[in-house]
Amino acid sequence: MAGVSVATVSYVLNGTAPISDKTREKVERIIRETGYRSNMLAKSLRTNESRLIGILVEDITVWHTPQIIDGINEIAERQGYHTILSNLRLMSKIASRFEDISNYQEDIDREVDMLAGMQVDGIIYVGMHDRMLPEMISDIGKPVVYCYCYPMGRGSSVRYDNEEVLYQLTGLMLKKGYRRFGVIGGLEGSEPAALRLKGFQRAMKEAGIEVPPENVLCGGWNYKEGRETAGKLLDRKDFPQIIMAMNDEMAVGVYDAATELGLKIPEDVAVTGFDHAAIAQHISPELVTVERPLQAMGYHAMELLTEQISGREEENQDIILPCRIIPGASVRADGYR
Amino acid sequence: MAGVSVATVSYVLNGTAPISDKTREKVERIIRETGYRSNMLAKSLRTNESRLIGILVEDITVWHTPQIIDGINEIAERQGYHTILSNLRLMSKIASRFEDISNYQEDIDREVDMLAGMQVDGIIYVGMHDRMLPEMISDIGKPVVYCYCYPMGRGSSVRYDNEEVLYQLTGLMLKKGYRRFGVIGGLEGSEPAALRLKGFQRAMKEAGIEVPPENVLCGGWNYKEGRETAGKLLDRKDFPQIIMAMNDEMAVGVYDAATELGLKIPEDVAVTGFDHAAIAQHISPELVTVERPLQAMGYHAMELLTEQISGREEENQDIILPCRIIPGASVRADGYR
DNA sequence: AAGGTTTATTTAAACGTTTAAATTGATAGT
DNA sequence: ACTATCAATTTAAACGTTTAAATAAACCTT
Repeated sequence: MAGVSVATVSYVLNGTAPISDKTREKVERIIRETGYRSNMLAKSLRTNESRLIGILVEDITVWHTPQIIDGINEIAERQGYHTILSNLRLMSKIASRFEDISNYQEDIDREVDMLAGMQVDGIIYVGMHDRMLPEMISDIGKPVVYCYCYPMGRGSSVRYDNEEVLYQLTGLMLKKGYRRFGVIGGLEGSEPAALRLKGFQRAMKEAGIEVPPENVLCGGWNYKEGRETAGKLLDRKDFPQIIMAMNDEMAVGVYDAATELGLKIPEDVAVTGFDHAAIAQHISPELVTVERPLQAMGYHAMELLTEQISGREEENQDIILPCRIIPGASVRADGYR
Repeated sequence: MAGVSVATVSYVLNGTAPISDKTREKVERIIRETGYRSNMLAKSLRTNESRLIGILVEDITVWHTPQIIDGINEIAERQGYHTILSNLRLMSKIASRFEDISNYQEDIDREVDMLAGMQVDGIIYVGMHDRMLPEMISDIGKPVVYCYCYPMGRGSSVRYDNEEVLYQLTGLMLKKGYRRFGVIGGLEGSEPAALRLKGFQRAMKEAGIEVPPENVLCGGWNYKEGRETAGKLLDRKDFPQIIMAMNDEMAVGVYDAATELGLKIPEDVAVTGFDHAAIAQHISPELVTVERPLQAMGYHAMELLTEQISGREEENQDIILPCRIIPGASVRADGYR
């Protein structure tokens, strides 16, 4: 249309060769008038680089997933990458939290095949729980970064530090003078549950305080069990001065159990949570809890990935990010006693 | 490698021509051994059909967005499409809810360009609020379906029925015997707020009940204003028998305002909400609220889109889905008085 | 005006796939 | 043995782009 060769148009488009002003203008006018758009598919056919990265999520409806995706997107945008999303939708497929994910190898293969077919430059896998995954992503010759989970074999990972933050939080509570602790842990067998408990126990051990085993119970991560468990902890004469629930949903259960027993928070019993979840946003008093670096996990995952794509970074790295403690009034400001 | 032409391999792969068993086996063996994957980019270069649809979301961190995406994904998976996600990240860019989105025309153009460049077969645009959008997506010759918002010009949309469900909910409350209503509306100028109010007013009018204007206030969609507004409504001698909050966050504010004034829910004052949000999941008594058909909006958006892609459906359709009322104990079961 | 240099443009091959058309090979019917 | 038919395979063009190499055009030098 402009009376020039396709090569000339390509050079105008990319500025990869000197072009006379006359020609450039002519070509640019035609481009505007016709609304021409370059076909990225054809482009990456030659270059074998798509500037596309695949995000493979176990389930997009799980609260942390969109936050992480958002973080990935921010860096991707900045670095000129685009993302293609594959959603395994495991929440609606999986029977139990502990069902072996290998049962979904086929689904994963299908999605990975398609991402590889799209010539993605790399893949970020976002888990629904933080746990170790068996080798499920077949080698497509491109780097893979795991986020909110970590691989048994090849691949990097980005997670947050469950143990450390609970160690800190517990330390803070000890400093406030609390001595008789109750813990409502997560689901038996869940890794973050174990790590958080470990952080707690480490702080207690260092403080030289023995925690009676009947004060450390499991709450199954949910409101109902959290409430029941809190009931058990509080319905004794020597009930804990503070209950550390390992997530906010259970902490809400603790609030309700306390209210039921006529106990005031934080005067009679203090409470802490974990997650900084919507569910506990407006309970009163404000819950002391832990904010996870979800967006930041996305940043780091994407940065790690691009560094591996460009070969600047080695393949097997694990990044563990710190969490932030959110203050609140569910613990006495002036300290205990 | 198999000693056959590329055409033969293509025919084996797609089963589009008769192939001898010997050849097929040979080719399939090589495919297995080498881990060959077909390049979808090269494929769609000829066919000009990518079986890719673009999801352009205003902000993925807004609660309804992942739900809608999940719905889209379910249908996409079933129909053999894949989705490429573009996240405008407007929440972190936009100054106020009512800022003119035209300020972000450039961002949208960039994303649409890239989606078009990826040869998507269609686009689903997911809004962050339900509202009318000016013509922002330049014509790429592919169908566009709007979800959780609707276009001024060309394009279909999928939304839910704010007015109807509030008409129904109000009717239900009238049937229970409630007469003195208080309303905590959404933000002034927000369309869903206006529609919900309209449904309420219609039901009241049909029942022949006058609602004093001082009983219909705005709460800004948030907890704080909801609580303050509830305080104003309740701190009168002839306070409403029931307060209908136009979302759950404000409803939680109503709970707290009532508690503060020593009023019991539902004995002294009943409460309803809207959204079925996490924030109100474990308040007591259980909140009567409205569940929005978020997943279903995704289903319909995707179905509408594929029908338009295949030309079976005309371009400008608007689908309005019904909501579901969630029962609860924040309203007297036996009816009022 | 011839030659040399620089600048601008075109040519042609390549990327990995599909598909209409052409070719080859085998089988069957005369 | 020849032709017709059918099945299996190959050839070659096409999709839209990039880029090394070739060519053309313009401008200097002498």
